[in-house]
Amino acid sequence: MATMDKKNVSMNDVAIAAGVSLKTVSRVINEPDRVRGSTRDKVHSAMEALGFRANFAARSLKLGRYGCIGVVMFHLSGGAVDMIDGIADAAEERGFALTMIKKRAGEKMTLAEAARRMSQLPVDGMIFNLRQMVDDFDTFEAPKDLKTVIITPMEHPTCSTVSDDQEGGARMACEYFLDHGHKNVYFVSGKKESLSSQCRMKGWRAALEARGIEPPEPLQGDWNADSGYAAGLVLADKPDCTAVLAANDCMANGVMMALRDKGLSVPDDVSVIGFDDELYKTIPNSILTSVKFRHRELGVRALNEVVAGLEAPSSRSRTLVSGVLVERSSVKDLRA
Amino acid sequence: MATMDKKNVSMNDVAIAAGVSLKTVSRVINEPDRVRGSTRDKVHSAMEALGFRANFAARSLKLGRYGCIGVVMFHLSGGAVDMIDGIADAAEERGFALTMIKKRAGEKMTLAEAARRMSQLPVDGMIFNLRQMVDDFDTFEAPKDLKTVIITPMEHPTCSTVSDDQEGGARMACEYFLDHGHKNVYFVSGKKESLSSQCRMKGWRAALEARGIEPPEPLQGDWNADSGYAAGLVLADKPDCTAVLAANDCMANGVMMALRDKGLSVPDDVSVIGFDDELYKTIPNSILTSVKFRHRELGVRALNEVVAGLEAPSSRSRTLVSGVLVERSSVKDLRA
DNA sequence: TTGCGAAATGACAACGTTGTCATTTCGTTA
DNA sequence: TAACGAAATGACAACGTTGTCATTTCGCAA
Repeated sequence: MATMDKKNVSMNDVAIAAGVSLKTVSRVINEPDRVRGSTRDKVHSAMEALGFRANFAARSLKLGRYGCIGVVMFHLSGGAVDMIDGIADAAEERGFALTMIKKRAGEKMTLAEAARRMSQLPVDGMIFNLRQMVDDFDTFEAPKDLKTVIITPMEHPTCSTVSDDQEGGARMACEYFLDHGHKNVYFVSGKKESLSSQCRMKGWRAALEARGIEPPEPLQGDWNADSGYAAGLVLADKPDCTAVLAANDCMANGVMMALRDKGLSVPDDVSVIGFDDELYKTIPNSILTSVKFRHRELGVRALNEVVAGLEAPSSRSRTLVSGVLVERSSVKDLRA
Repeated sequence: MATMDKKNVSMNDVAIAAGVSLKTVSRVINEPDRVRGSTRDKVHSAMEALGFRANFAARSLKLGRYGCIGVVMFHLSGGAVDMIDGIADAAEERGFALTMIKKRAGEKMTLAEAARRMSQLPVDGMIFNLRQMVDDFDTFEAPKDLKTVIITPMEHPTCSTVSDDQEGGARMACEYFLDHGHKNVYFVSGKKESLSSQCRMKGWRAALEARGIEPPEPLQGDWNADSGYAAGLVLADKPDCTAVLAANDCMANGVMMALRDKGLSVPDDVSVIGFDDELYKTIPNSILTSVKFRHRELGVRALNEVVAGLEAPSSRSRTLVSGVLVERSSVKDLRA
């Protein structure tokens, strides 16, 4: 209404305008049932007229909590979107907002450094999204008053962790090959430093060894299709190669294209499985069977773990979110 | 050291431990040059010993600002990652953290509702990432004390906006076709409600009409490869179709696959351009020419605009970030 | 009308910082 | 050594809320 706005409208201003005490205004906001209807209305109109909005800082100072969860992205990749989505939705549902910081390109951020920065910000707990190894992983101790959950496939001595079951997913894919009569499985890896790639490789190895099969030398890729194509050209020349597990869908597609260019057919000559189940977005009528992880669920679990730990910060748990094998037709059944 | 930790260590505790006044501790943190070296050391050791960390709420309350920028994601898609990355890096560089909230699936969030929620949070300014139309877009007025920047291709009456130049990108691609001797350009759109798709279509139309060409009926897609494939099957039967502009790379790939399956070659029979330049990640030796937008830059600009507006919240600007045509070999030169 | 318990409201302190201004201490010069 | 200005430090209020406890007002029964 009036154009002359005080910089900030405080509860006191509202109280004066409504002709009540400051504390009554506070009650209208926090325990409206304890205020008479007529008083409540007066206060509400005053708030409306003055454009009052509660001051976050003062409120948090008094309450000793913020209602915010910190998120540290050590790594921000495509799959991260679904995870953030899950974190944000779960946070919203439980009445929390998110405060986010990010490792900058080139910067070498340790867990301790991340914790230090976060503890300067308005957060009650925090989530680290960690996809690569950091120097102080094993020695890191979270601040005692800040529940910390790490999203990582590695186990941590003191902090709760949440992870996709990448190893289990790879094992599942591998066993799927073997159960369909394949005698061996080749593997195309992602970037060396990626924990996802390492875990997927580990699961692949484990599955083969569990059946007494000597794992062949894995082929080094870099997540992109071209590296998969290069691997495919090599694999096409191996007569014993009937099954290829690629650490993601893009490389799996590269492998398939190379095989095709070498005159081999998928799945008639070689079977292929990928990871992440995203090829169908880019390739029409995609036939690629793929291991899909529920990134959204991962985010939800991480947030819930933080919130659950708000009262018992020293508790510690380990959560694994299993993957799903999305079956299409890129694997041939060699039995019978 | 000692296991008995008080819940929170305050400046006062540090002051007592160091044998100085509370204000001196404050000075050690905020204006260390005004404190004698020996005193500074005493205080630092005391802080270290007690594990002191400044209280965000008290500090913000006194200072009247938070050092945080709010980000509202009305939409969280793949391209959003790079944008968030840009926002986060720019924020970090300028000493701000990010506070994020998200529209939940199914929820119908208006700008007013987003602003209301944000103004309860610790933010000095905010960024809305808006990729679809909302009901109150034209009537929305940002809180006077909270600089608001909207990332959207639409112009807003009172708020600053930042956007990719989607229309310009589409025009650029179209003109590229025409400059290479093509007489007409077909268009495959994304989802109807997407502003990106609408803008790209608008640019395509404008470019054709500017040269006196009647735009053919656009084909409706849904961003995924299968819809592009369907469009490609239709286009393969049109004898006058030598050039296809698809609203993203996935659909462009679908179109190319359909053309191939119909016995046509790209680019010999039909030329194709896509958007977002991401096909090379999935397809080995990709030949697709594509319009790439600099999402990261978009985020950086948006954040800078907010920070710049912190002192003059009523200022208003419109920023367009141009796209880039990444040339490969999917367009044939028909001249000569 | 009076008296009573319950409901509604208010006064005041406290949360942990920083700004203002007064006071003490220091290093120099006379 | 005394006196001085500058540097260092401290006392106290203030930021805008909420918790505690005291006070006022209400509705109802006697």
